[in-house]
Amino acid sequence: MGNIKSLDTLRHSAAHIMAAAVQELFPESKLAIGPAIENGFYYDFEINKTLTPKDLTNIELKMIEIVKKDYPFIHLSVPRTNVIKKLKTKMEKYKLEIISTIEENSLSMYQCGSFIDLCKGPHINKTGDLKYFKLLSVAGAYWRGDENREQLQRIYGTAFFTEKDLTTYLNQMLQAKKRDHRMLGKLLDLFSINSNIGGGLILWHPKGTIIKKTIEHYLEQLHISNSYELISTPHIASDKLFNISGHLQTYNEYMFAPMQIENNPYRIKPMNCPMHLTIYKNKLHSYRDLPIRYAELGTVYRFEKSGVLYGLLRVRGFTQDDGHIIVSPQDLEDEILTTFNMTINCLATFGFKEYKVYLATKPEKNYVGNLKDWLLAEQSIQNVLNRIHYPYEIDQGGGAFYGPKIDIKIKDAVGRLWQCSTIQVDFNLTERFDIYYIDSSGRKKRPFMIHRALIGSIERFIGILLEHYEGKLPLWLSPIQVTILNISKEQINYCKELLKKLQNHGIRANFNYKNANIGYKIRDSINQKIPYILIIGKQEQSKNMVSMRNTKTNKTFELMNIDTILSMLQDEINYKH
RNA sequence: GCCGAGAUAGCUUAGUGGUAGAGCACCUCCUUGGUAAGGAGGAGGUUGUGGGUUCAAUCCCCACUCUCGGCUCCA
Repeated sequence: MGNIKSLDTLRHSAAHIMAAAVQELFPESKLAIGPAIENGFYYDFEINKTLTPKDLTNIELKMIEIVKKDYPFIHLSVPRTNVIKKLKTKMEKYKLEIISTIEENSLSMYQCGSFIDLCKGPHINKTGDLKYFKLLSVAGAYWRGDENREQLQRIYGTAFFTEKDLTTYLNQMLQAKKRDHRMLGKLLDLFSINSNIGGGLILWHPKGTIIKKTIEHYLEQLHISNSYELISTPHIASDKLFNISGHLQTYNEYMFAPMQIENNPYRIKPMNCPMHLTIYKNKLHSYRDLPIRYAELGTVYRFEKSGVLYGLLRVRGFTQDDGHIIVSPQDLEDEILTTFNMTINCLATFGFKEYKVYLATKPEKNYVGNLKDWLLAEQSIQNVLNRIHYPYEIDQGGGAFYGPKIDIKIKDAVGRLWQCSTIQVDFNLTERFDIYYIDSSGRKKRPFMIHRALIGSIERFIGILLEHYEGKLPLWLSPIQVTILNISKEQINYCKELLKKLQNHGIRANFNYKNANIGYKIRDSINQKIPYILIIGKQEQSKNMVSMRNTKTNKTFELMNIDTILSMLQDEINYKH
């Protein structure tokens, strides 16, 4: 093969070839940028006509022509003035803008056929080296990612070195659809969104509610056993509260419009923290009482832009597993460690064992709090991360304006990262609410506040769980844990007794007595992603036994005692993941 | 919010300027069966909402709502 080029190079060249094709088909089009990205490439264009899927096919055909001509990619060094002159005649305003940010007098260009593009390279040797590619979609994109600038048309595509890699990738895309939580939500009858209620507002159906309540119950128990006190706060509050917290000033665009109640403006809460601090302030606290840990499954509403709503993963109303810890400066580090361990433990329970940890530090400007506190908090977090020997990345300047934070991103079954957990120090709200405790010398002292969420939003987390498990949730989370199937109607009464027995032992079971053959009912149960199937026929009934099939492993336990099965199930439920 | 696409039965969808068809699910009947779809029949639709054009609109036009692919943003 001689000169082996990287996949990025191949894809970047594919973007050039696509641009060449687009300029041939649409001579008036203006070029913006066309990089290689994680799974392919794109190029942004300004074109008078809106591109359709048919145009995409035509562009692809034109690309094949260019590939067949096997033009070499020629590197050129062109004097700056010549380039500008040329771009001006073609009115390539985006390219001209790019050049204005480049200092050099001689610019690097690449030519293939008659198409020349400003580019640092590198490229494949000739267009014929691009063999396996596909254009995927057209989308809108802002020039320079700035929503105040021109909106361009972006064409996405992908390219690979071998046909096998390309088909594998396209297959993966198809497979990804099988774990789409929106599809699974419909298929498994978990939740829906209704236009009469509004976008981003989730209706939880009975089966979805079981999942949600099971998670909530687990979280409440987890918090209680970790010395948290559960609290409960209203869904709306007077603007006075959000004036004190500063949300009306800093978070306004995400808050729903106010409603007037007896001429006073009220808001739906976008966050729980102000209410938690109001509870803290309700009495004096001694240094002996710290740390004080409040937790609430708090439902908040945020006015997300309509275009960003996405199934359960981006909604307008959601329940946070929200917690706020008031802690003295000297206990901060230990408390962060405790919180970190609790979070990891919680995520592991749901089957997430791999994460990436980020420490986000003080922003360059527009931050609140004094430098000494920032340093102490950042140092405490860093000490914790060093103490647990977990690798982490530093997100320099990525902290919130009110304090540094640890973000934990979990890795799902197909390697995607999701941010759920966050542990944040907050210097802002303690000031704004004038939060203090009485120290050992009887004086008021400002504590630190930790804001933390283990799974973030329950709605979003369920979406992630569904995609992670492809809908096949662990037993403890499955809405229906066991389904009973009778082979013939002779067993109906026996099945009903079994159902009663399972339910009495806290197993979520149902009995599918539908008049259909056993193959049909098994298929139906598997499609419903029910973890266990009890199959009851003449044999089982006569021996007062059951046969149970595990739908994940497709293994069947033949003729078992129901009590043995019950204890098996209960063990697995208690083990959780 | 922006650019684009879309909305037809519970679900997945076909189709048409003269009020719509299929598969699955559902109901009834036959079948009483042994580990991923047994057979027959039936019912089910104001074609997302509101306007407009037209003799006539599910289809053409406009607005709205919701959804989807992205951008921007984010738990």
